[in-house]
Amino acid sequence: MEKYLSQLNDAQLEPTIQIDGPMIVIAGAGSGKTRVLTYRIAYMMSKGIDPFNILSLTFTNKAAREMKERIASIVGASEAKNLWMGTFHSIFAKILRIESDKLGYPSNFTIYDAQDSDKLIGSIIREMQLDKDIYKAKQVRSRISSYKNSLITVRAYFQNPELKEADAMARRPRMGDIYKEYVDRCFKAGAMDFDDLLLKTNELLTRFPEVLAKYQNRFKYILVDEYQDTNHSQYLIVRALSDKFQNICVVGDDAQSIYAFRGANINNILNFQKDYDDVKVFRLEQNYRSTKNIVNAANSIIDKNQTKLDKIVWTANDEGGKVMVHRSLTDGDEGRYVASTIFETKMNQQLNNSDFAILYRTNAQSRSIEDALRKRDIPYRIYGGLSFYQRKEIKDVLSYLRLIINPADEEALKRVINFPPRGIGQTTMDKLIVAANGYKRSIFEVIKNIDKTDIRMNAGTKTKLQNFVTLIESFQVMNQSADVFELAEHVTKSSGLIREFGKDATPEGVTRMENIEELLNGMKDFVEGQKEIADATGSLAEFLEDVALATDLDNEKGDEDQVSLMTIHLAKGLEFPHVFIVGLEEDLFPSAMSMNTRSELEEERRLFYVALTRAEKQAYLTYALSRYRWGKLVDSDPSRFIEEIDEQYLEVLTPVEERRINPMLSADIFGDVEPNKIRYKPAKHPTFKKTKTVKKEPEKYQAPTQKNLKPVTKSGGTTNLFDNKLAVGNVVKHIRFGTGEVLKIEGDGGDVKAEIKFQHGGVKKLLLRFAKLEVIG
DNA sequence: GTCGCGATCCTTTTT
DNA sequence: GGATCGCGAC
Repeated sequence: MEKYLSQLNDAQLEPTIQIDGPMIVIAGAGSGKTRVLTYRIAYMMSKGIDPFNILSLTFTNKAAREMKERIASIVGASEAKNLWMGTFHSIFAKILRIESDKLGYPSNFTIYDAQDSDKLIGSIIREMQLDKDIYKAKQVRSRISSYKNSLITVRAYFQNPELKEADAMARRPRMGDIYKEYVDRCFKAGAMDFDDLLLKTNELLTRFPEVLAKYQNRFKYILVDEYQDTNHSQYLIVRALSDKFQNICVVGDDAQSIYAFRGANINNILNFQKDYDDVKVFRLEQNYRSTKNIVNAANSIIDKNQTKLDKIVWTANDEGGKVMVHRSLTDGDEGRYVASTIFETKMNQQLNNSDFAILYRTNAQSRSIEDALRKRDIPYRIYGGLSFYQRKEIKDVLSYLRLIINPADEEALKRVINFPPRGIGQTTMDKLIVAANGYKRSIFEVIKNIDKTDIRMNAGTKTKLQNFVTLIESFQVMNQSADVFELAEHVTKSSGLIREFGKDATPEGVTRMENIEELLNGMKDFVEGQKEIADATGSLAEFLEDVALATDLDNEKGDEDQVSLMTIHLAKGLEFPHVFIVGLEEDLFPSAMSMNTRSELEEERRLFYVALTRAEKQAYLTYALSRYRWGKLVDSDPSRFIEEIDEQYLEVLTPVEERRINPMLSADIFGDVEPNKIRYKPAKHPTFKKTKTVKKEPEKYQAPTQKNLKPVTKSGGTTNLFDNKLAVGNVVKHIRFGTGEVLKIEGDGGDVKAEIKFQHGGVKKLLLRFAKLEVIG
């Protein structure tokens, strides 16, 4: 242990060996906070503290896993395995399963993901015959979510006239009724949503003092990472559990609080010292990650925020290169700049793809970057967006498995009862839902007892329904003896899923099949892996729980050498030598939706701070003068955040030749921009005035006429023909439809369409603005 | 009951 | 450019 402690600087050592009592570690970006946390736990164990008595809460499974591995390497795997370490959601899901009977839940309760919740809310809104344009499922869900995170139960809601009034003012007077119905239906389905995992834990600890005492005694020492991102519900759980022994250590950085939108309360960290007596405060201020330029630039940004704790982050690292600022004409150009810079830097400095990350504010921005990387053959991986477990085909398989464990799971049932098609349509489902609500039973039970009900439907439909129930029950029998992998393999076959997806020979269909295969492989790994974990059973229930709480970040596949693309939110806690922050434009970053209040804007600024501090050696900030949004070209101004950085840490790059004479001629028509054709010079002064001189105007695009058309002979990379010319008679290749011949060109302005006869797939009309076609003859 | 097409909205960020 | 939903045809 001594050898590890000697690796720490004084500021890190103090909190590491402070074991008892309440304490807070305010840890600047890159200051080695994970090291402090891991060594502290290892140190506690070396002092004889039983790992069973240590609870360590993180925000991602990945962080928990990595910390556990590092601790295991110090104290040994067999000891480390007894630590309670995980996300709030996963730890308390486990506890809730143990204590579920007290709350009237089955221990096999399902965890509804956001999609399940949306669907349920959507169907409730339909059943209540409310206007779905006023009651939008996603908005209703986020409203319900914020009630739950603030511990406002249905009863509390109805007792609070202010809440009711606020919803009535927002033209949603039935909100409370929807909330009530949603909660009832979840309960009836034996399901908890993400927020329930925290809300029900609070209920458990409040209503059952003996349960609270049990866990207080078990978790004598509690650590919370990323404390700045805890919401009220999490805050109360931590307070309750730590109340008896008060051995609570929270770690965080108020400057990196970026989850207010999902209920995180920055006051939890700002007020921690008021919540406990004799709080010891530690500060980690030396940054080991980034260059001086990056650290100073980041400091100059966060300085603009009013709400923050005192802290001065500094570094002894090299000066490093200045933060590069690059302006492009369009998002396409931005992508090409990023791709060619990565390409050149990689060559010049002999770097790997994995040394680069591209961060953006919204997932939608990834496309233009992807296009550019693909053209340069730079391998990349996108994190987030639609995660593996949220894909349709995967959710279909999982829904069958969920039904095995919990046949009351209404959302799973609705999803697969007619997929593959079994002739059970919406009319039948509507009848079943009404009956299920009336009898206060699950749909599954209603079907089982269909002859005892007053449902009127023809005998054929009844048989179809009963066949489905029999199918699921046969799976349940198999689940008694088979392992997760064997079961899933059987389920995919005899449910008809494999046959259904196998019918689809398009590339998408093939990918679907591959994904199912990957899922099955993952299950095989799970079955193997579970044998090594202490209290794991390897059961289907356990697999489904892992999956429900997994994120894309957890799905680490091998160590392929790829550039990372992700949102800034997802990048928190990560670091990369070279980081591109793209789309630094007003209304995008800061987001148009987060500029209404000072606190919203400050959160955006913290988000920018997080982004910048991911970089170790070099940071690049890019923005475009206009960008495609919702399929339309929109002008944008540079983000205020660029201006806010102290100029001395910036180097403003401006292309020598901006091709401003005819912007339409930029980019694609010449194919790729050759990296050696672009030279940059620093601008004399950064000028972030609203540049309106250069505008791209698609309206001026002249539709090709017979007269100005020449057959295009260029072949090679896929081209967006809106920037190109296309003639009747050309042979083109489409990524999905294959080879085809152009029959007709019609329309004008931005709406030029081509009618193309494809060898397979018939005649299609494609909007050239979007269609990616390669001209091959 | 099923399938395919067009209109419409869309975008913050996620455990 | 994409997802979702409603409508009409079979």
